[in-house]
Amino acid sequence: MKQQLESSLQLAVEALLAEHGAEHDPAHAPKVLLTRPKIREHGDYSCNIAMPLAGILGSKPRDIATRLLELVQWPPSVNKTDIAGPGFINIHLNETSEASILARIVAQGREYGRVTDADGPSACVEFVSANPTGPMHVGHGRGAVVGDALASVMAARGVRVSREYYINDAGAQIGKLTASMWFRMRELSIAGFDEELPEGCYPGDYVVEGARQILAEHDFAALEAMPEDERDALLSSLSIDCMMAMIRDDLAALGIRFNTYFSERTLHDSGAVQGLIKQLRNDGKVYLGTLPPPMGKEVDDYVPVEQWLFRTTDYGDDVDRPLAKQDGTPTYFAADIAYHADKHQRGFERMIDVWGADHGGYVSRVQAAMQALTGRKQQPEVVLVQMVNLTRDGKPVRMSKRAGTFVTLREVVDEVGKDAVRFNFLTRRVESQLDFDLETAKQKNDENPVYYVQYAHARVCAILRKAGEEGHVALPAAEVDVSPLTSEEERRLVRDLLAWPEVLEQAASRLEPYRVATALMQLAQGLHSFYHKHRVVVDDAATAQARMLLVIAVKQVLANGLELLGVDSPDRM
RNA sequence: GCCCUCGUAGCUCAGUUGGAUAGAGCGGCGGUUUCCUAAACCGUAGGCCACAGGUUCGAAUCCUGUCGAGGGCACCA
Repeated sequence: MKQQLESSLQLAVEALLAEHGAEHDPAHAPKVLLTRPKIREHGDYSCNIAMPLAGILGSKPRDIATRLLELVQWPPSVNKTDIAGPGFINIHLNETSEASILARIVAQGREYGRVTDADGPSACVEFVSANPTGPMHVGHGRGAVVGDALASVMAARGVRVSREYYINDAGAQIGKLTASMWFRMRELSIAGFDEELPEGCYPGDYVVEGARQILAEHDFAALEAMPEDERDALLSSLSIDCMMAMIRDDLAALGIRFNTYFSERTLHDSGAVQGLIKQLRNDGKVYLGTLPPPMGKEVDDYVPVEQWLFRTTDYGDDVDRPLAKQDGTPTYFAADIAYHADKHQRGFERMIDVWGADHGGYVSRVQAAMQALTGRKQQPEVVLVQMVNLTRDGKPVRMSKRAGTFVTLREVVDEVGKDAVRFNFLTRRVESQLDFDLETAKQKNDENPVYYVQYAHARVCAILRKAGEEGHVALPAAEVDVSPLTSEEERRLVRDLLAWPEVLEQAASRLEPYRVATALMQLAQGLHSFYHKHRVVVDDAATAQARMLLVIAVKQVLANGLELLGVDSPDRM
């Protein structure tokens, strides 16, 4: 609908430019963009195209708008147009043509608002990617939910999406995890064991639990008898598996599954990282150099040393970045380049990375590296998710691993429920820090927007149950006369339903899944408001049929949106 | 010192990628249930869009600077 109107106007704009002679190339006509006015009287769609044209053509916006309306060929759905304010063109649609959307929503069902495109672009959406060294915390959870919903929204708009988890199973922290596990295994197996947990090891109870699980399947004496490096290799692999099983379990509790779990370790083992460094060296994109000490940060152990540096400054980064540490082993950055290069080779046209805001400084160097390797700019597209401040009754919950007050994501999900956690994480833009209050999220009242939306869905179900009891049988949608739907509340619902595909489009193209949540709250509000003013189950059959169709369509869109967000749509509450 | 994000009602946040009179929820105050679910609805009060300049027909939105909050800045991931 919107696109149809836009192209009609676009043709008129080109015709107008043609009238003004050769110096205005219609091919360079400004693009017509329609918006939905905030104010009812301004119509269903509004267009500001006359204003930029005024600048180009040197005449008054209102005159240009007038001429445009003479030139334009509207589709039949347009009822009337007018010129308002400084030169806005306001478009009013036929009410019946608007309401005809209801039958289409019912016909399309789950597909309404979606785009199916077998040839759509392919995208790898990478999210969570928490280190496999312990349980996920609440901050991970926000990234997880945002990434999952974003993937769903993109998939709904024709992107062929693959969800991917990058396991950081290489590097020093895995050594610490392994050492922690071995310590607990010895503690559990050796009588009179009284050693202190070594510095730097992970103290959490989950390590003890993991050690117990490994011991259940592996003989301690046999492990003890192994050569140390052989045992370390085995234990690190077992430990990672153990942690990942726990993380997968926690993700499943949130309703999240991945298509691919990608192990960083395999990049090292296969020689991909070393091969990449060699290749970049041959291409002259890597050189041996020394970095200055970092500014504004106390670094006692700074040693000027020659390192292999990637020329990321050639692609907009602040400084060149090291690919190898002093001991010669590759940096995390080196592996991450190899990882993204691998995604590129796997044929993904887009790479979406959902990262915590604390990785913000990392974006430009990865993009620089990818540009150097593939020539493509702005890849990966990085969504930075801000921190979550966990509170209980307004008081901050201290997050200290050592003090034992660490609150895991799983505990939060178990306490407040999957739907409340997901929806709360999805109601705000990712750029803003989020206060998540455990007590508020648990409450089943109006402070909790999940229930507001779910209640709207359940309420429609209740209406339809009642209608059935009263003997109202819904006619096929296409046969329902929608002309009784004339009240302000009904028209508002129709307008919101009409806007739904645009909401999804924007959420997908801007990588902003929160727009879906916002639109759902608005739709729910419209439904509640309608409910209190008009009865669906009435004696007049025509009115009852029209209103039933309306609420069925609302229910459908609510369910569609909630599904994208990974939240249930209950039939009763 | 440099980079990134944010600053909108008492609180939590929207604001359609520069548009028309800046909107919701919570909280405050006042109403609504013989009636399809009151987990709801209606009304009302509440604003120097952090501050100061600039860009233009037009700025909460874009640019510069200041202040404030959070994050980041080689050899961690």
